[in-house]
Amino acid sequence: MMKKQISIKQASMPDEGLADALTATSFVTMAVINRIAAEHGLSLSLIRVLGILWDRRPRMAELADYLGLEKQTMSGLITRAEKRGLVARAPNAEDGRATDVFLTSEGYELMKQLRVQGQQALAPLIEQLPASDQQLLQEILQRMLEARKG
Amino acid sequence: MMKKQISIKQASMPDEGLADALTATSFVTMAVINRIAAEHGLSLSLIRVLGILWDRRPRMAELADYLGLEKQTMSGLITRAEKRGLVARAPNAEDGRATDVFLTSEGYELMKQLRVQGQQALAPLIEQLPASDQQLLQEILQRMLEARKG
DNA sequence: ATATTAGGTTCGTATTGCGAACTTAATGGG
DNA sequence: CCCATTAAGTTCGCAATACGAACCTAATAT
Repeated sequence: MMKKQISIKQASMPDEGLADALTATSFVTMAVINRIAAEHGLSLSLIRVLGILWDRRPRMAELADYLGLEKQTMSGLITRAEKRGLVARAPNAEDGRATDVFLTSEGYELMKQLRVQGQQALAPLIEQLPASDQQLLQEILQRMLEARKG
Repeated sequence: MMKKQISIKQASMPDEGLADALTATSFVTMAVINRIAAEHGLSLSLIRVLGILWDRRPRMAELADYLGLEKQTMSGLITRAEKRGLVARAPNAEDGRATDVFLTSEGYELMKQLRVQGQQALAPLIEQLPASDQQLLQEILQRMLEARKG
């Protein structure tokens, strides 16, 4: 009950509200992505996997780590995605134990399509903002994501 | 192949890059949330449900719609969460068919705890940005989320 | 009064997710 | 070099998640 976040927000740590805002934004974005994924018979997890693979060729363990999942879970996801022709496995060149995962051309085509649908579906949300804010938001998010890697 | 997004970004629609940035940010945020949820034996879906219930008292169908899930799926999620004492159902006052869902006090306590953990886990990401950008990012996201309701 | 629609649940089945146990390859002493 | 340990993946068994289909009840329309 009571006034919830507002009273808290103004008081203490400066990034409290930002963490909340990021989480809330992610929930909204997830709902949009989930709906689009469902139209193609894909789960949110599988979408996340394919999203990672868009510009990377990780090994199984890295992939699991990116998603915060266990490696057995990844085995299952990749096995099913492989059966559907969306991804493929290949032995890693340096480590005989490791397995690399990557998108097939079919997987790429699907992702291109999903990306377009995602942009259309997110447009209403984005267009709530004036163009200058859109620009600014994009720059800040990209900066944040880029800095994370280092 | 090729240069991917960069060449595309400068050319066509202005919100293309922003939709990508929002999606990428959500993926990162989801991985963080997922890890914290897993520590408490909660799925990402259930976390999303509880997150919605933090400041709302929706009926089943609304809840399903917020998450982009089917209503049967919501029945299962809520039934299990109810058994764990995190949420409760109550008949809707206006519509005899509808069922309202809300957090129990135990559910509230859990969410408070998760919120703190979420802030800590997201801090490294957030602190990549200078304080001025943090402030700006928070304002823009809040504006975007707020405008969405209208 | 009856037909239709809307809100939820139940059932069956496929997917997702994890702990436990296993196989194979890399690594580290001795 | 040999053996122990660790690391990468897989398989198995089980619980949770997700959805289509079918159902029940309450609201709405005709």
